[in-house]
Amino acid sequence: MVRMVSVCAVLSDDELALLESMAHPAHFASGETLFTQGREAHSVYNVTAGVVRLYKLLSDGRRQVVGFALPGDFLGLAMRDAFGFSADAIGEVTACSFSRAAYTALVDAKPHLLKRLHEFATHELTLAHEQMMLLGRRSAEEKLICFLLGMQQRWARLGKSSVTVPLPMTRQDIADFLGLTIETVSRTFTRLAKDKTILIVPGGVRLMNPERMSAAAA
Amino acid sequence: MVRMVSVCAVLSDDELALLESMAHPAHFASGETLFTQGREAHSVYNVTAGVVRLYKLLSDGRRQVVGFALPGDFLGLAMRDAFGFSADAIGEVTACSFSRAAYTALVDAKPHLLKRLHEFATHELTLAHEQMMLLGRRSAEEKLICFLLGMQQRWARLGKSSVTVPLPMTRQDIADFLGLTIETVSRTFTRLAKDKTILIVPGGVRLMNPERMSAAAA
DNA sequence: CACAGGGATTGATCTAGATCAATGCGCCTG
DNA sequence: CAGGCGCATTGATCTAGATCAATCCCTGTG
Repeated sequence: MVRMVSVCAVLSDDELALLESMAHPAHFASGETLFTQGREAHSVYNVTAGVVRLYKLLSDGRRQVVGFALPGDFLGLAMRDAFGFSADAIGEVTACSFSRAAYTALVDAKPHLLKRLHEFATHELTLAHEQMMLLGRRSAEEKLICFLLGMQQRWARLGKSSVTVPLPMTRQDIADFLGLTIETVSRTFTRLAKDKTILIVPGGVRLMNPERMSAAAA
Repeated sequence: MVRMVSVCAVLSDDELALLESMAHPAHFASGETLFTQGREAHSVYNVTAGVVRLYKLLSDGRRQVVGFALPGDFLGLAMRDAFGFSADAIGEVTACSFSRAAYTALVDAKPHLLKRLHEFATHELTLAHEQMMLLGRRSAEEKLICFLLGMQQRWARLGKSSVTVPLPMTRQDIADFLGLTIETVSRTFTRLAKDKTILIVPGGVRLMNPERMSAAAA
């Protein structure tokens, strides 16, 4: 149970043991689907390794990526009867899955766990509001800079290299997250690289001038 | 206590009485500020009459409206130490305010209330994801249509006229909600009116062809 | 090692929506 | 009732980013 720490720090040892007994470890190959928007929500997930793309589709195929789940992240908070978005693996992913019924029962029985989940949900909501600001009012360059800074912080919080930011998702994924096209994302990357603001490396990016980037994101 | 029903249907009579004793009824004139982004979060609010504009500002003045609170809506869910956005009255507003300390204590003591609030928060999160799709991937006309249909549904749920949709906010507010300029909003309104899709009336809009609108929003 | 296929980049051109600029239209207020 | 102020509409023009169209560059594979 690698990274349940975040949600479960409030649980006692026996409660944790109970939770662990409920968890089904699951493995997903690159590109495999964890769950699909609109389908009945049978399970909730806690990502333990890898990165998951969360997205919504319009009937004509337009896609909006609503987030990227990193190790430790919890999927299924905003779950009612059906999943509100789809999720699939970017590279290899491992996750703990819990049946929805067991999850609901546990939450009902453990108010302090519920409180923790509520804190998570309100934090997600704050992030969603920031993403609205980004999508509605920022330029392409600002969008990309905010994205890179955000990813750096999230990886840093997980103890991963904070000089080089891993970007396992495709340019198309980034474009669909930022409300841009793949071409605009690519051009903006190269412009930032020419500026010496970033250095593009295989599998990610190195931030050469975080101060300037933070100033642009202000 | 006009519309606490939504949050408080789960409370017993004496719990409700306790809650009521904690509430400070507050009145706000048109344009008055309920709270400001970044300031310490002293209170939470439940809107009882009127409409509240919720928005974030960038240092250079760009604004993103993250939502409009209608009667019955709860403000302060996504509250950590500081408010994540600003809120001010569109027209006259009345609200119940609760001190944060009292609110926190009550929530800690009443798990079923917490559960209800968590459901609210996850619903808000789902709406936020839909707004991301709208901001990132929809055209100006689709944005406006989705906005009008959404407002109609919300007013309908409050028992207000569902043929004519009240729009107490300014065109600028709508533009800042949809990630557009005021001119584009205005032009799109007139185009829809020429289409006979809507009829612009003082203080709002009448939807003349909801089927066509729903099809466009699909 | 050729070569195929899935990203990514780069260039040329187009356009939805932004920006700039009047004008209109209530609705107060002196 | 004249003037002014705060929205809203309308028109002309501009541009950031989309779209269309080649390459390019890995990386895996026969």
